Amino acid sequence: MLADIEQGSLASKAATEIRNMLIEGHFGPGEKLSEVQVASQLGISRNTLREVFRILASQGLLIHVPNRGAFVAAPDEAAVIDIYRTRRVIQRGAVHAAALGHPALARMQALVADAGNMRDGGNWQAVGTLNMDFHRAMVELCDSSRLSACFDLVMAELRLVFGQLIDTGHLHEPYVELNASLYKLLLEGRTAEALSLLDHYLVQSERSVLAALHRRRSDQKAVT
Amino acid sequence: MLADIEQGSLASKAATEIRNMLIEGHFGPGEKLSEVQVASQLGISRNTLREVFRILASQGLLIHVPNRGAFVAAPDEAAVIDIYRTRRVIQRGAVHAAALGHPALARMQALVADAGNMRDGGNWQAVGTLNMDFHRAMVELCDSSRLSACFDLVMAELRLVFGQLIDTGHLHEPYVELNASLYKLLLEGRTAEALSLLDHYLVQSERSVLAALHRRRSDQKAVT
DNA sequence: TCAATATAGATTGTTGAACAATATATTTCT
DNA sequence: AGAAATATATTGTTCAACAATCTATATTGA
Repeated sequence: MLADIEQGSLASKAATEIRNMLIEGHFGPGEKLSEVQVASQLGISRNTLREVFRILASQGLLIHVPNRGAFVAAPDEAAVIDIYRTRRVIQRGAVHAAALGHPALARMQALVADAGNMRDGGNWQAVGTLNMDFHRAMVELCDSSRLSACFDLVMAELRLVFGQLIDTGHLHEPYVELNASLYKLLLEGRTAEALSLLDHYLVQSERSVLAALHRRRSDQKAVT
Repeated sequence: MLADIEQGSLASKAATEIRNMLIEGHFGPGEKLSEVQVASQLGISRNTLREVFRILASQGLLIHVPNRGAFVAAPDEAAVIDIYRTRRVIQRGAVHAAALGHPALARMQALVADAGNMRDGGNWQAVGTLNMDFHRAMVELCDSSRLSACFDLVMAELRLVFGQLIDTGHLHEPYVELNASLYKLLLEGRTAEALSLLDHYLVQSERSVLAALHRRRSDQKAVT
């Protein structure tokens, strides 16, 4: 794993820092982030932190309630369903856009291989990351930075859900093989079958996330 | 036309104000927005304005260059192509999602009718707005707020392009009929034909935007 | 003259303190 | 207990200041 590149202003660094904390489940869903508290915690001023909050709120990771403050987004089942609807539309587009010899296909192949190794090594966290990267690479088949950006936003929110779950462990395990099959179908230009398999993947994944959402962390540290 | 609802904080109001100025072409593409200048112009403090800039940058309307400032996004041909790739994916998804009796269909019908009236009245600006609203309603067929939000982002950028053009006049005129036909096909559940017509619309629209981009405003007030 | 360098000026990045406006918690009253 | 009034805390916003960086100007050297 490469070390994070230290670049940009204090605000940028703080934004990625908080983003990572959110994705890693460092905060509880719906938890309020006090400006003075977080500011002193990160060693930045309140004004700078407010800029960071505005960025993260624009990305859907924080909810900004006027005169009340910034709250950690707490995606519920409706949100998960919404996220998977978005994924269906975008990733179906990716299947249709899949062109032979596209650089993204090579990336997908490599990511499938890596995921297999990590699974065999029992490194579930890496499997999850590689699974995300695989689907991200898949969207890049569309050759649209805007579509990729949109997908990233939705996936960040999904990662936020994962961070709020307890058993993030084997959640991605069953999908290593599915991704491998999906890649092969795309490589061979078997669009219809790829679409069908994608649907199957999304249904299954959505189902497991929704199921895990029932026994989520908010049961422990419940916040209004 | 309804008066703008005065709500939210100064920052929110300033954000929508600047956003409107951007969309209406009040600034030139690539123009630099000085913090002190714009702040005094809007009667807000520099710190508050920086929050606004962060919001608009997240939405792709401004480009934030560290230590250099905020610049008006200047979508070039590559950006327009990218935008239409995104539209194709999302709106094809909308066609597939079109369900009989969906509320969005009723909205589309009303918008088609309004657009026809405005066209007959020669109100091209309204035709443009209604055209946008029509396609926005179409995306709502997907029943995904996230997908709609993504679409809104891309369309805002497209409106930014329009604002930077000279002859924004008849740009939307040919599409009133196309939209009407598209609506009818969706209403009758003729998916394949709707897809074909949608493709035709997007190709034609993209072409005209690209063409207009050649004789755009930046020829007059060129900014590095 | 031209290019490289050094200087001066302007702009952004960030902070801390201050205060008004709003929300939350506490107390008081019936 | 429930409602009203008070007190406290938090957000929204501004201002002034300074460091860091960029930009334009002036200077120097070949």
